[in-house]
Amino acid sequence: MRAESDDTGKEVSGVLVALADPIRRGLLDLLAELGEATATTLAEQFPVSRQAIVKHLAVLDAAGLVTGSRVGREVRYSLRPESLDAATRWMSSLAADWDRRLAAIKRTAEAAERDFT
Amino acid sequence: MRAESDDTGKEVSGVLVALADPIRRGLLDLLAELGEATATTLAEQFPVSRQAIVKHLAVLDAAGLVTGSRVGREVRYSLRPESLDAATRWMSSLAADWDRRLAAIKRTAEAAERDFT
DNA sequence: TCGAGGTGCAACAATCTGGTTGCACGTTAA
DNA sequence: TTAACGTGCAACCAGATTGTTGCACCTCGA
Repeated sequence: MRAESDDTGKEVSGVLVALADPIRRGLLDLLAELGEATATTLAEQFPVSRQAIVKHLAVLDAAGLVTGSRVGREVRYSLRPESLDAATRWMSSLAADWDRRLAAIKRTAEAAERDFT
Repeated sequence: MRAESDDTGKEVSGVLVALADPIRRGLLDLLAELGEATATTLAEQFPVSRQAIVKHLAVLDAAGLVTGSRVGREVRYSLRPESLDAATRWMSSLAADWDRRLAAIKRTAEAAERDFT
């Protein structure tokens, strides 16, 4: 019935879901600039409430893209690139795989045409 | 207020949304194997109805990942790797950017520590 | 000490998403 | 010709997402 066959699938899946939202991509971008920031600070740069940002950060955290550490009364978030690297590698291999198979299909088609003409 | 700054953002966004769903990833996988297939054929390999598959294919089509062409009474779908390549490149550059900035932050932190001790 | 700032939690509303079913329409093949 | 097949469209449903607001709880600094 065809399920998720790749073993890296689960981790990569979370990253893709996380990256599918523009606000979350913006948060990653902003964190790359700032290095570290609190949810409240980050929220000032987006047109949504702090709570909304907190939820987005939770998604990013679950995907392993971000991590938060408590310092006194605040929580500072920062990037954690490993998961993104994994997703990039997965996409690259997927792209390579497509190319490989498409090339094979193309060869078959050309061979068929040669036989025909 | 921070919007999508990158110009490639819009195209890439669609691809990420498309890839965020496991069934859609499965469809891409299957199309890579088969080269070409109809919605009805594809639906047999998944635990959902043909109509659900048609909707997924529409999303993939909108993202530029697949294309369908009518042949008689059926519509044959096949892969179109360009968009995936674009997304891969985008993610790679994003990852590289993170690394660059993280390295800069790390250097700053180390310099501060050196000054302190 | 005590007020202000940052966080966490919960309830709620609205929209999106993924899925279903039923049916009409064109195309193919017996 | 006509029955079967593949497709397209529309209505509809349930649950997930995204956002809000209100409030309680710590922690810091004057």
